[in-house]
Amino acid sequence: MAPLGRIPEATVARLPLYLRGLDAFPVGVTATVSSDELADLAGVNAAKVRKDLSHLGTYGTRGVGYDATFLRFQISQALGVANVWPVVVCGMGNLGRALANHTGFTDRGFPVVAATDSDPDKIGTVVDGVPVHAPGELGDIVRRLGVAIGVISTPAEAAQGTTDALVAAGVTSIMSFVPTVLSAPDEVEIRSVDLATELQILGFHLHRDRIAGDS
Amino acid sequence: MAPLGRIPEATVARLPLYLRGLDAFPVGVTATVSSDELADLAGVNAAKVRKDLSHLGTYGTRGVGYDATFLRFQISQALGVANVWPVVVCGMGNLGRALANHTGFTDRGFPVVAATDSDPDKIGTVVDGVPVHAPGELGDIVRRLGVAIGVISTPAEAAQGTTDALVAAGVTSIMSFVPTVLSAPDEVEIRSVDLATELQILGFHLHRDRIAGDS
DNA sequence: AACATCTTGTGAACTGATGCACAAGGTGTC
DNA sequence: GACACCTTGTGCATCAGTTCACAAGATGTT
Repeated sequence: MAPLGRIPEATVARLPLYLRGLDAFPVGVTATVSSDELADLAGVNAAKVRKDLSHLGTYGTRGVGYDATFLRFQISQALGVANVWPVVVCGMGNLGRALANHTGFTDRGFPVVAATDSDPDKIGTVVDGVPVHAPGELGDIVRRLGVAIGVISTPAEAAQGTTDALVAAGVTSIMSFVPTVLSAPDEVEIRSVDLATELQILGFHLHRDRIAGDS
Repeated sequence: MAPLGRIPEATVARLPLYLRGLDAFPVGVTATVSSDELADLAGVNAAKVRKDLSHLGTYGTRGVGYDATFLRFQISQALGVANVWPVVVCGMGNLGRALANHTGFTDRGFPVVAATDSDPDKIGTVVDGVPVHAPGELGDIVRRLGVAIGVISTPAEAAQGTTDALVAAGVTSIMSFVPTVLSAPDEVEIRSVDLATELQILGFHLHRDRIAGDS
């Protein structure tokens, strides 16, 4: 009974997990999936699944569950998965190269169409099918290839400049792996993944548990 | 006036950002930093900074700010940054190799001391200073090298088995890059980073903005 | 010493997310 | 058709986290 309306951020963040979970069901075969099963597949609890799906206006069938195929369609629709968003990877160090080559990106509608790097030895080469350009060409690349998302895996010093170049070229979605705060206009969405920070959070719990164990 | 007590999870997740921001202040020099400045450096707002720091029992000086050096010490203390937690990287594909070589890990007290891979050509080699072993040796490696954290960057099929092996060897902290739900006992903390999911969240907003723009 | 100015620390309101618990609605069996 | 049994959808209580707003304490100036 909630045909449309704002979908809460927390729900948006979980929709990809449900979609991932639905991969367990073969396409074409009609199958039903309960909120309980889907919860297991996505690693959350059943109440959350039901509330999340209710935001899509999705209807399962009481007493039965959700039709797997239709549910997949509904979630895909909401996430806009039908679209293909070309990605440019800025900075082809170890991490950049791994990202450019990451099959999970292309598979999910995020083809890496180009990369940039400041190393003259890399410029002009093609790494795993991805052409590497000079950073100065970034604006040109974005416009020519219709890039929608920029991934920043440069050294920290180059990150803000790269961000500025992406923004100037009209990119409004950025995923950064650089441990720095990037400034950009409000309409630009930046998701930041700091790997060392993640480990430090794990370290905090290890630390605390050890202290607790000592006493 | 809150000497100790439980630190909220949201605060824990931000402490590394503050620590990172404090790198802007040279060690040894006495300098003060206000909640406002630190907020800018960490990319959050000032109210949050103050409330977060109050959980540490940290005292700044009213009218002045926080002593940068002492603050760094306090946060390091709380996070247990003085400890060194050895890491094993499981799965030396593109991503695994990038992670094993990531300088940000070693710098922050998380040295990658070993890796595993099922490829016979890789087993026995040393990649960027990290020795690669067979998956079967995982338990042995963990015990011998005192590994505290396992990073999983294997193919999805191998992830659960790797998790089980890590858990069996006594590892209680895992960082996974695999797009699958991993099951493990409650006392094991798993942080999951799914790169494709992150992009899908960016894609959702792009999609929505485009729809909004069309109308 | 009085005053202006700064910045912290925190009570309190608010916002968003979570989880419970159960009525509503559907299926299958006898 | 009555009954037993499922599973959804959702109102409501709860909880965690954020933000506001201001008193309290510190410094510096006249």
